[in-house]
Amino acid sequence: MDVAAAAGVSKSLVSLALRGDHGVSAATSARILDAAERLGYRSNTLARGLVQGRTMLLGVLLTDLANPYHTEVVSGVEEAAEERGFTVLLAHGRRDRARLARQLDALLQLNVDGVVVVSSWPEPQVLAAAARRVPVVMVGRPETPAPGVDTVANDDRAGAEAAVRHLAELGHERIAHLAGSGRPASRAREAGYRETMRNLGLAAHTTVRGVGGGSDHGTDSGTGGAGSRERAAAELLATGPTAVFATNDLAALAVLDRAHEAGRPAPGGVSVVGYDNTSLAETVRPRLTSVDQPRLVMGRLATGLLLERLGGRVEDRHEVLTPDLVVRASTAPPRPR
Amino acid sequence: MDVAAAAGVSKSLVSLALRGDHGVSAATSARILDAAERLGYRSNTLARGLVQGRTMLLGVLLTDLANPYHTEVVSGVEEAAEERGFTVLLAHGRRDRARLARQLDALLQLNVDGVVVVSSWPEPQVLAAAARRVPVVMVGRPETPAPGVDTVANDDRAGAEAAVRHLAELGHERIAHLAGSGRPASRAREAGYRETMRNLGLAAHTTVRGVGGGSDHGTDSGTGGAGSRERAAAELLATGPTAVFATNDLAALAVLDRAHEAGRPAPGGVSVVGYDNTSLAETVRPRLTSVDQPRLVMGRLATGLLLERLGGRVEDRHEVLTPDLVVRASTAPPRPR
DNA sequence: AAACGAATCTGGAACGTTCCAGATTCGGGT
DNA sequence: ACCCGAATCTGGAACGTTCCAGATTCGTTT
Repeated sequence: MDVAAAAGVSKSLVSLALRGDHGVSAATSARILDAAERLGYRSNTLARGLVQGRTMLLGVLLTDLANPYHTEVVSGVEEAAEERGFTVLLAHGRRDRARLARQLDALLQLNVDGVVVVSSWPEPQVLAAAARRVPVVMVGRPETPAPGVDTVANDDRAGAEAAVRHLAELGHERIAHLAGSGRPASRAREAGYRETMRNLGLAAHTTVRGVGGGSDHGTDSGTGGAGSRERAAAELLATGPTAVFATNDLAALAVLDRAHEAGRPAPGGVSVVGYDNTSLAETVRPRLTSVDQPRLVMGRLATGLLLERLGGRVEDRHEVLTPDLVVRASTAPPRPR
Repeated sequence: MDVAAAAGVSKSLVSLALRGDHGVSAATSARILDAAERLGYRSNTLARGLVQGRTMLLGVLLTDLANPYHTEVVSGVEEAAEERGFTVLLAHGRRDRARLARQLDALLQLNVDGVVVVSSWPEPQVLAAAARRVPVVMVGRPETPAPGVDTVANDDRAGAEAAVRHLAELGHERIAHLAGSGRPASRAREAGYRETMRNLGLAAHTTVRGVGGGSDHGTDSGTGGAGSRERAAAELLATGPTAVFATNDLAALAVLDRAHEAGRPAPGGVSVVGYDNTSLAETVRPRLTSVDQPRLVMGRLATGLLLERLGGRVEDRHEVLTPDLVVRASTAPPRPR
């Protein structure tokens, strides 16, 4: 360590001084800090991690950088982590299981102190293996993926219920649902829709159309892509509903479009509610009423769970948060006949 | 190393075997790999980095995770990096200079072999300091920020020219420009607009309105936020243009909105061109004609420059790529009077 | 003046890997 | 039987830090 030489002290003392240990005299400390500054010295996380056994690094594994849903969760993770002195590193897996596993591996090899997985993609066994080495928290998956893995999720059934009740309170009865692929989240939303319709005595009006064949292991949410979504939206509108609850904002956008083309634009022609409250909801016209997951809070909570694990907790925890409905311009009372 | 014990060999041989060195007999190699597998062993990047002096890690510093412009560049960086066996780590600075500097520091302390900065935010002196330790490439900034830092940018003037020429070829003459804040990119686009108008003999029709006061160090692109953008768009439309070239897609969206409200919706009432070809361009109605930066290529190029530096290049390089115009539904010939 | 204790500093071990120089084994040519 | 070289394997040094046990200094108490 050349800083030690420059300041004329031992490397041990440099280490102490830079960490602000109070057992170093003020004069010496100043001399050391000055030398470090002059030499542009930065401590080496690698070496420190090696000897200390922990790195104060938190890894975040993402499937999809471009997904604004994910990025806000990341912000929550970051805020909470930084408050506790951790540094957050992101690894980007893309929509590719093998890559995802590789990136997770890379994080583990860096000896991160914990991993937050913002994605429902990784395979359970990969997660379980990771969880054997460091705490792992998964955000956004409604069921528990693997033993040893904590989860934070939003309550999809409650979100669906809020959407349907909002429409019912506006006076709608013929409320249809545009379902998603068979992934867990969309399944739960559909179940919530059906249940609420039943509870409101509207079971007779229950109408569902979905994109994709419902294959659980489809390549993407909305297998078949935009075309399939548009077709399903058109079909659904053909059944003559006065309101549609869509499984996500993209699906809601498809409904908005088809409704516009069919000459009954929202909200007068048909009311539309989306899910996830992505930036889309703000940019689309009319602005979209959408169910909002408390993403920032979910991220913070994930970090909290991670730190609890580091603190010694051993039993698994699964947190479920209730989403809020954000009412915008795409919903209104039904047009009187 | 317990794998060594389990396989009954020295730690050195384990190291060789795991790296696939051919000087290890097939039988022993199999025994070692088997033991490693059984024990769930992963090599420690920290220790390796310490002794080798390089980590095969590439750091990417981002200002804004939620910005789809940035994320596609990141994909390009990743693709190219992985082809060469590097692992990419992302650090997220947010729109905060201090945080950005801290995150950059964190990357450097991890001994990454190079850094790609996808942002025009970091202060030159911070970049210069980083560049003294490892290669640094900056993506998306039109001018060179600091000596020792390579850059990759799109040619904003050429992009503006393509947009204006497209409108002129459709038959427009009264082509106005909705300018951005005074950041370098928007200044270059405005300059390109003015120049092309002159070259086409349309100088007399040059009309510019901008958001924000033009303060270069504004807090954000579009200081004053959406409100200011809307107001500027309304003012611009009041001057009676038949076409508008907007400095980015968000600004274009504002024009689209105001035009709709003013009873002359695009493309019949007024033609609109945006810049950046964000996902907005695809979701908005009518779909937006927009100038597209070759983001994937820019990312790949950035990685290439980084590796060239690692290979020993010493002189700075500044690559400028020409953007493409993507024509969609928001532009059409002017309505005959 | 001796003894003590607090304050300040130091030297080497340790972390998990790679690298290097060399040790051991083995088959084959003389 | 002997030697040689190739193939295979080993032990310790090194990387840059922290940690620990102890060394040194110095003011204070007895």
